[in-house]
Amino acid sequence: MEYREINLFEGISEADLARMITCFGAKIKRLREGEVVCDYSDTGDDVGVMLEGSASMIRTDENGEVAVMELFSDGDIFGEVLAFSNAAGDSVKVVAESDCKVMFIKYGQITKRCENACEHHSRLVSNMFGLIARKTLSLSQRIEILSKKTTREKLMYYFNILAKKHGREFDLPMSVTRLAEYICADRSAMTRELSRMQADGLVEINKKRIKLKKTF
Amino acid sequence: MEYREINLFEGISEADLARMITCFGAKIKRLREGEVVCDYSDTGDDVGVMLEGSASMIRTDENGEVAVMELFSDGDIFGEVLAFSNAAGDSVKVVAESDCKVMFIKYGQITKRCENACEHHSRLVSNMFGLIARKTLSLSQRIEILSKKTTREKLMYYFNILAKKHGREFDLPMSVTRLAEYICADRSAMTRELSRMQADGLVEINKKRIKLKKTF
DNA sequence: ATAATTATGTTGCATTTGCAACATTTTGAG
DNA sequence: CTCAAAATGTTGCAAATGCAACATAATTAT
Repeated sequence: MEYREINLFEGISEADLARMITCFGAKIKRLREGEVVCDYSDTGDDVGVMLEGSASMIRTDENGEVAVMELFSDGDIFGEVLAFSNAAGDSVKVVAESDCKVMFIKYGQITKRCENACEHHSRLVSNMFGLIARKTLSLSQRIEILSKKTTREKLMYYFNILAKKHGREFDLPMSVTRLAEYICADRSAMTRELSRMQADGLVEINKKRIKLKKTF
Repeated sequence: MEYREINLFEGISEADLARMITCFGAKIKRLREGEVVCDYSDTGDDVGVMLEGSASMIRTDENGEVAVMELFSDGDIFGEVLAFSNAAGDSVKVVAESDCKVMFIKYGQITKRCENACEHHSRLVSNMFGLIARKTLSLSQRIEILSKKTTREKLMYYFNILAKKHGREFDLPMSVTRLAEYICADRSAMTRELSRMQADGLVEINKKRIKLKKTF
């Protein structure tokens, strides 16, 4: 079962779109690479949807340590309501990785009823449900990976998810450095483990090309 | 900002409820403690909502190892679409922890338009959006915790989330054993770390009562 | 083209952690 | 109440991992 290809505006005509956007109180912003899409120290309860381009959610703690928390591309949905509880009070921002287009909707507008009983309203909410369901799935997936005890298990589990999608041989969808961040492992320790896995005949690695020798 | 108290049926009268449930193709099941709520080897794309009671999602791998993946109680939403990709092909089931009442809705019914243009339909979707947003938040939160490198950091981050909600002194909302599962640490190693943290004057622990001596 | 920046790969070492094997306490069922 | 089962606490030890300090390759900017 595949739930990709979810389009936020599916089933909504171009003509209705403008009207709907007003009714929803939605705002569309265009941002250049490097610009701050939103800053969680001052945003209210806006929900953002990436329409074009990509962005990353970045935390900076009191020591100036920087960490990439999440990456967003087409169709990804984000917002304070969906994010986390910033228990440490760190600075958290979403920064454009490339030029991009983002739609912002007030969270309250989604859950509250449209006074105009606008039919597109409900359509958009349905579509947004699809987007957030996809996000939930990818978050659950990452938790599954992080819940493995060893780096090897984390990698194998992740590789198996990719293999399920693309077959036994596939390309990593991110850089090695990002992969280490994704599985929350030290980059050098992860590289070491990758070498061992290759030595043990579990995988064959060639740059970003991964060939799984054993699936479970 | 607090988004608790989300009720799936908020804004829907008792009278409309029955009609709506038909229109939605929703099914309400009652289960006794220990019964299987659903089995991911045969469920389709149903989305479940816990109306009463609690349940846990349990994975059993080929070695018979059992792991609790998620816990659900009132208002929690779950389903294969929202769950993970079972890359290892393990057996995954949701089991009732207590007698409970669960509503199942076909995923397709949520994202597809209601032919009857039933107004409650959109209301329910909005409400479900609230439920899934809450789930997303708690998943993000757990990822934040799991992304910390040491057990101490994981615990401190989690304690700070709790402190933000309940103040510097609070009770753990789960048993120590469950806490270890939640942060994906070995129980005995976690207990050892808790002792050290107490020795280092970071916290005071008394059964489930935690008193944070230092917040960050 | 060249320099600068970023990504990648390797290794020693100290720390953290999982694991196993216990003792002890608490809880729950009958 | 009594007993069994589950939860909790402790410790030694081996394995896994983070960290630092590198070298080298690849990419990007000027």
